[in-house]
Amino acid sequence: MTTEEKIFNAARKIFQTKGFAATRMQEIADEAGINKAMLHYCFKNKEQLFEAVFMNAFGQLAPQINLIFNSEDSVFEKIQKFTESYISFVIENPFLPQFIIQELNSNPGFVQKFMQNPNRPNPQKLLLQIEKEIKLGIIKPINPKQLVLDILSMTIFAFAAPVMVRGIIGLSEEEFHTLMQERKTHSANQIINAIKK
Amino acid sequence: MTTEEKIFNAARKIFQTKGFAATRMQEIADEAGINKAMLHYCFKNKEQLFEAVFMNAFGQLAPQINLIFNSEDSVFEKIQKFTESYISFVIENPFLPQFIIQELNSNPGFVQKFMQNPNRPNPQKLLLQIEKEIKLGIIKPINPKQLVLDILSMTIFAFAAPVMVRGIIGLSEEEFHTLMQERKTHSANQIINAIKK
DNA sequence: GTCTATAGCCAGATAGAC
DNA sequence: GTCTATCTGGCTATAGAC
Repeated sequence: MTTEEKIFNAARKIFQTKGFAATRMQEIADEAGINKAMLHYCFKNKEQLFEAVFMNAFGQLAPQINLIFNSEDSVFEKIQKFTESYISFVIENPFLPQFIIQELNSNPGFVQKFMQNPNRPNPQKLLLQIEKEIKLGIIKPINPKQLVLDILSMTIFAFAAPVMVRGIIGLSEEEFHTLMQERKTHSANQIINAIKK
Repeated sequence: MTTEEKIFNAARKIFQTKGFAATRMQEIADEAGINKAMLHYCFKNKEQLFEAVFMNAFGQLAPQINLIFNSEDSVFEKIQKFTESYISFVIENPFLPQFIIQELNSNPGFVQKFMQNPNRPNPQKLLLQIEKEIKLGIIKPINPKQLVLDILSMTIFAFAAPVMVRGIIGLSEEEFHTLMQERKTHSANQIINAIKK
């Protein structure tokens, strides 16, 4: 592993758990097992190091979302595949959603980069497809944007607010993990049951 | 308005938008129109000022949740009342959910205070009621905890990640607001449709 | 490329006049 | 109770030896 990779991995770990403002460059250096000066040698400053981490995190999540949103599957199949693959992925990378959400919320400047990215999650095709399947009588008449928001909410929320969810429902770490495994199919079933005629 | 109130209101505004780590005491003092030294006179330090703000935010949300969770209504009625009243409230206080979620995520120490609080959102009675209504054949057989998580997800997610939601679906501030108004009834309808026999 | 040492700044907190 | 002035520590960033 190159020094740059060591730094990047350490930075990802610290940034993703503490956020930009609360992260100290010293802590990243310690985690990487190198000196603080090397951080500035490899990445010009804290902002640029953070941006590398953020864009990497974003780049991991976005492509697989679009792959599903833009496939030739039916809406029901897309819902099943999305919940399954998204939840599987974030179980392995549990800090990604809250990291991206928190930094998007608190860093308005990132929104533009988010929107300009050609790989950004884009539900345009899915929205049209929902309208079509409503006209065909496959799906109950609802606002397509609400449905897309339903899908995102049901899959992402538990990973965006894990501490709150565990606190309210009263779950150990293990119980939470089990609930998330079950959620891969549960959330798809719920959404499909709600909209199928 | 007393000086303490001026400070508290200013602190709430800054903390809720920037989070604990990114907030500067100077900025709170400026917002309050007083001197930085007064902050330390009224509230011993940054942590205590923050905790006052956090607990107040928490105390605004929790009681109304429990009021609904513990009423004598049916599960369907509770779902309708919860989405209606929660979304109405956070439309007026849009920074509360992301503030509470972010600080709970990044401040593990708060979890204990969160759990010890007698007013914390507690779905225990609702969970039992769901089991009962499943046995009575009113609700389809599902994991009650998944249903509670569905309710929380469908109502809270959009306010926990507003920037991401607006970015992905492509909504202006006004369109987002309209979607949230509609969501008061939409989300309840979706959940009830999914579980009613 | 990697380190030590330090510059330079900024934030939280306090002392003390009024 | 409210202010000005200042201390102290910690943080980002850089200079410079090896």
